[in-house]
Amino acid sequence: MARTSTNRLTREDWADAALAVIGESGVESVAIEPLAFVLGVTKGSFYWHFHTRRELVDAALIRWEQRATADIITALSPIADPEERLRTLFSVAFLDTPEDRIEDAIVRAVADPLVDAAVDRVNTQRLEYLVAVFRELGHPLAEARHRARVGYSVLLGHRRLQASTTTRLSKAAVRRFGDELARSLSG
Amino acid sequence: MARTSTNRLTREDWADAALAVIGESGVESVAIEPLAFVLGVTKGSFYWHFHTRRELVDAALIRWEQRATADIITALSPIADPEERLRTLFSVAFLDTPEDRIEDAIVRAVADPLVDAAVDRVNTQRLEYLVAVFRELGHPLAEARHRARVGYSVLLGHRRLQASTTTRLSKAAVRRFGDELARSLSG
DNA sequence: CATCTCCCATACGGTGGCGTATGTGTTCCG
DNA sequence: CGGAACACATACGCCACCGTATGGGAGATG
Repeated sequence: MARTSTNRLTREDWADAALAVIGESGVESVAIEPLAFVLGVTKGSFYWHFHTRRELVDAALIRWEQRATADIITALSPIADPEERLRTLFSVAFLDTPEDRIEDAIVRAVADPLVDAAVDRVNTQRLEYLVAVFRELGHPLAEARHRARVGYSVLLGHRRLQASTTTRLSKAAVRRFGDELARSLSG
Repeated sequence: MARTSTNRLTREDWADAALAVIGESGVESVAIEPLAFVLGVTKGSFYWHFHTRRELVDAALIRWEQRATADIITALSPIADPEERLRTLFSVAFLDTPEDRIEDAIVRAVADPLVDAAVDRVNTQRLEYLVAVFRELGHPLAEARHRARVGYSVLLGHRRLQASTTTRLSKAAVRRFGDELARSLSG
């Protein structure tokens, strides 16, 4: 979260700080001067490492994209049984983690073409992974695609509803909801 | 879309113009001076009808909130059979309409507390309506709540996936998707 | 016709952020 | 130990937009 080693900053320090701001206040709040103040430097530092503000946002997006796909998938790979893998995937994905705050903020910025492209790649990867799981469960391709789409759509919609206190479910209810969904989609 | 009658503007003219901008460029793009230029007037007009920019956004939100709930529900009330009502509801809701562009833009702005509250009210109303339909279909309350939540979550997630060209389904596929979902949720 | 109210124009000051230009200290390397 | 290369500071001009203050024209009203 702080600087890497010495009191000098790197390109990655700026990108991580930007990602933190995104999680707290959204992509549009990534402003160079306030960010420099937080990092204890001035704009002079920023424009040494980057050419423009866009470049910083892009760097942050690339960092997020990595965490949002490969990291999660590799974490699930040790689980052999596909049905159990699906259940643990859902039970993890449906709970609120600090990472979700960043993802929600990025999704809110899809009006930006580069953000949209990044979100698109993440969605595609996740859908493909889900399709593979349902194929492992013995479903034909068309059916697997359908179930993957339903499952992932529910996940996306669920997150939107969890974001507001009125429509939010309790932690236990979320767990039941995820398990129930995984079961009904497996059979 | 243009002014009401004469060449003088009303508060509602401004609100409608703001809503149009929201659908095209998002809530954050609602700026007074550009909007005045489009309407063929200057800021002087705006600050006669409103005190601040917030007041304009709020007025636009209220107008949207009305269209997003009551209007749709009253349009469905003539259909007697609950299962058929559910099917037509989904088949309509899953297709892309110009109204969706406005809704998507508003949802992207939930970081704003007042926007969040409005979206919240709309979501709650729609969920309650769905719960009532599933109760009509003979399901107990808990089960009706669960199915309503699944159905509405799928709808929200589906819209997100339809927003990007990569994950977008064809019009025919969307229709099949909606029908299939309505059937599997009814039984 | 005079006046009053309504609606808008014009002009201004202020804020927050971007990007540039250039000076300055610090570190590394021969 | 002297000079590059590096990482940052300082100071500047610029733009888009907000909100205010004040003046003016066109319609209703007596």
